[in-house]
Amino acid sequence: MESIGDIRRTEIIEAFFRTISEKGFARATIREIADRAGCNHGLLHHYFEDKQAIIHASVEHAVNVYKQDLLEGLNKFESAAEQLRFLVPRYLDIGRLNLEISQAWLDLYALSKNEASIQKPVQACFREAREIISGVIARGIRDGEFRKVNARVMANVILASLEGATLLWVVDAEETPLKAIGKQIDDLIQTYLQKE
Amino acid sequence: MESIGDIRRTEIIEAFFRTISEKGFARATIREIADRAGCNHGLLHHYFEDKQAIIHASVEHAVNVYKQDLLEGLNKFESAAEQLRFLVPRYLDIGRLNLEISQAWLDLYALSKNEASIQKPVQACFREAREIISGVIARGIRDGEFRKVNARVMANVILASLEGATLLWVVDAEETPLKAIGKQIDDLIQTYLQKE
Amino acid sequence: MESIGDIRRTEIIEAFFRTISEKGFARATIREIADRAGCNHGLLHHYFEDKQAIIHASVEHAVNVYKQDLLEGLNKFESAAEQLRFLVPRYLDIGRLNLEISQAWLDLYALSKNEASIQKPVQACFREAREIISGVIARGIRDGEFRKVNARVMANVILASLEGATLLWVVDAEETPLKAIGKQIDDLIQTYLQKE
Amino acid sequence: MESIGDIRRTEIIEAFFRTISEKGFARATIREIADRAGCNHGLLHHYFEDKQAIIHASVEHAVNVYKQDLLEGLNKFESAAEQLRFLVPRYLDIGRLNLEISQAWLDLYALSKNEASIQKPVQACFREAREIISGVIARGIRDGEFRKVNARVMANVILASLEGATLLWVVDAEETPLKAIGKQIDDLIQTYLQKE
DNA sequence: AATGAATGAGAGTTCATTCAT
DNA sequence: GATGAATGAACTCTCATTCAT
Repeated sequence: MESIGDIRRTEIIEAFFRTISEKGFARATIREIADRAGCNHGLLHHYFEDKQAIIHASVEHAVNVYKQDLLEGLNKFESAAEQLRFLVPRYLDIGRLNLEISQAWLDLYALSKNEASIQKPVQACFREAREIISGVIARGIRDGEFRKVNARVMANVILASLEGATLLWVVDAEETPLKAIGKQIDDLIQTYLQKE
Repeated sequence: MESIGDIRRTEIIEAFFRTISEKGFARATIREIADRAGCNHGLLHHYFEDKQAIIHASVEHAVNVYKQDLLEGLNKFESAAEQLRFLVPRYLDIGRLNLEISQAWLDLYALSKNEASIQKPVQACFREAREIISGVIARGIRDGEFRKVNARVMANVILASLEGATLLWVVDAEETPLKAIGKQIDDLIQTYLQKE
Repeated sequence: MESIGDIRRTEIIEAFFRTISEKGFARATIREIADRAGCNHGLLHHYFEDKQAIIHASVEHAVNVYKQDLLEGLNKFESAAEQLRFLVPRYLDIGRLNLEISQAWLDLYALSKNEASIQKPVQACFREAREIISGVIARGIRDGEFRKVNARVMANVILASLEGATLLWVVDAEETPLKAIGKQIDDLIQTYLQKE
Repeated sequence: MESIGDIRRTEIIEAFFRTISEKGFARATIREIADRAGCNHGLLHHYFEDKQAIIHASVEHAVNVYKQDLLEGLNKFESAAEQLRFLVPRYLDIGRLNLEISQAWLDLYALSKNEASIQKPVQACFREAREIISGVIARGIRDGEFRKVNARVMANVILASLEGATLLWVVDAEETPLKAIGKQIDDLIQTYLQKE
């Protein structure tokens, strides 16, 4: 059972993402966000201490929404190879189908360098993603599915290619055939890891 | 021959990059930039129409400085494989050694979604990078060095992995072993392209 | 018999004094007062028309509590000299022992210049004090205890020295030896009035 | 030679006093002050870091303007008795003739309890006044003009009566015959100190 | 060319007040 | 009676921009 407070908080967070996605972080003012959330700007300060708190809550929310999906999906597969094969297109799909969030994340990445309060959850998010991926790879190596590689470094490479592809696509969707890129990344990795 | 105006303009552009790298785009005020450029803030409006113009000129400047280096390097190598082998670490090195610019670029990527005046040069920059890389791959295929792949898609994958690695590194340098990642990307690509 | 409404009103008034004493008038918000009164902020508007009304009621309340004590004390003494001798330390003691109220009064004095609704009760309070003191002096003169002075002016001087001493003490308690000052004021006045 | 900056700063400080005297501290907004200073509100932030800085500078300014006059006057007299006789009406006159500042001071006294940045200069102001007065008294005692009293305590009493008289007068000018009160205070003190 | 005084739009934030529950 | 969600006015402060000097 959700209280009206929880509902409002979620509305505000969603409005925040919609705003930075549509207008950019710099123009995501308290009043803009309130308009999109369909409420008075004063109400945002009723539910959140200040703007920082909205940002912070939003990042945490996004981390959960964005990445939780991956873990659930992974559990459906047995072998490490299959898990990786699932992971790559799914990772890109989440962004592609959730345009708002993908564009917003880019703003958050940029902000994280200079705002400690954002940096922490963003780094935590990447750390988690690295751990998921390197966990899959390590298991693949242990089970003899994959060739021996540095799982941590390889996870970074995979994460980089996925985040990089999303970045290219956010900056220039027309020139970035995201699906084909996803397939190519998948093929590249599978081929490499399974090479004897 | 550079006029004093050109010198001032260059100083301002460099000061702009230093500022967004050190303080973030949001805190890159006209006054901050002027301080770093060692001149009065009013003078910035003398040399540039408005703040947008400074940003625009800076992006164009950075595209030239940042990417031109790659082309020069590539010309030193004959084979496509060698060119690619040069490109990967060099691309990452430019960012790593020029921390300021790497961090600044991330801000510009984020801004580009919502600022048409930034979007154009940023997209042009990626287009150029893609063309350079896909050109190398296409030549490798034509010369029989590489297996047959879609050069355009493959170029996107390489560019994505390089930009993605830089992104990860900007967000969390400690957890991102950039050199090892570069080597792994290189190995991955070479292995894949040269596989029969 | 006090209704629950009267009890609440008194609680609110006391909470108001505690608040302006602890945080200053500027920070005495409706919510702060409500917190201290142990009730919801909305309830304050149920019992009082608006914030002005709380202030107004509080001033009137304080006038009664603060000054009534003096009259009761005075009645215990016969001669004017004894009454004055009682009055001086007692006046200072009330403030000293009731730090909260003394600090709050200072805020109210300051406000009274610009808020007619506060000015009236504050002026009434001073008028009453002047009348009590000048009454004592006038009786002392009539009874031959005191030398002939302008009772009204003398009352003002006594009131001024007492209020002034409290003011100094509120502003800087460490540098203001209130007890010694009280004794000196007493000695000064007694010596003067009884001089032949 | 005063720069335009110094002139503006002085104008702003004077406008600040006029504002809190006319409207009270609570309504002394940056815009109100700017209006009275005949300039744009943004300019106040050009000359002062923030509102606190305006308050701070104003208090320091007032201390100098208000009290310096006393020291100059004192030097014209030889004997301690004459100095005291000069001091009392002069102290009250400064306030009376400079209505704005007197009313403003009351606000500052009230604020000082809760604002450390105001408390310090206000306490310093009182400390200085106490030292001036106790210095005069101590000299009078040493020179055999005055009876032996605790100069520090006596100075507090005199200061209290003067500040208290001003307080009464600010709160209710009609009921406070400031001149007569001043004479009475003078007579009281002279009589007491010179009594053998 | 260079300065810095001056402007005004707009940001985040606070808070008294209202009102449905 | 009691709560807390909701509103809107007004506050301090920031900043790009203009302009007289």
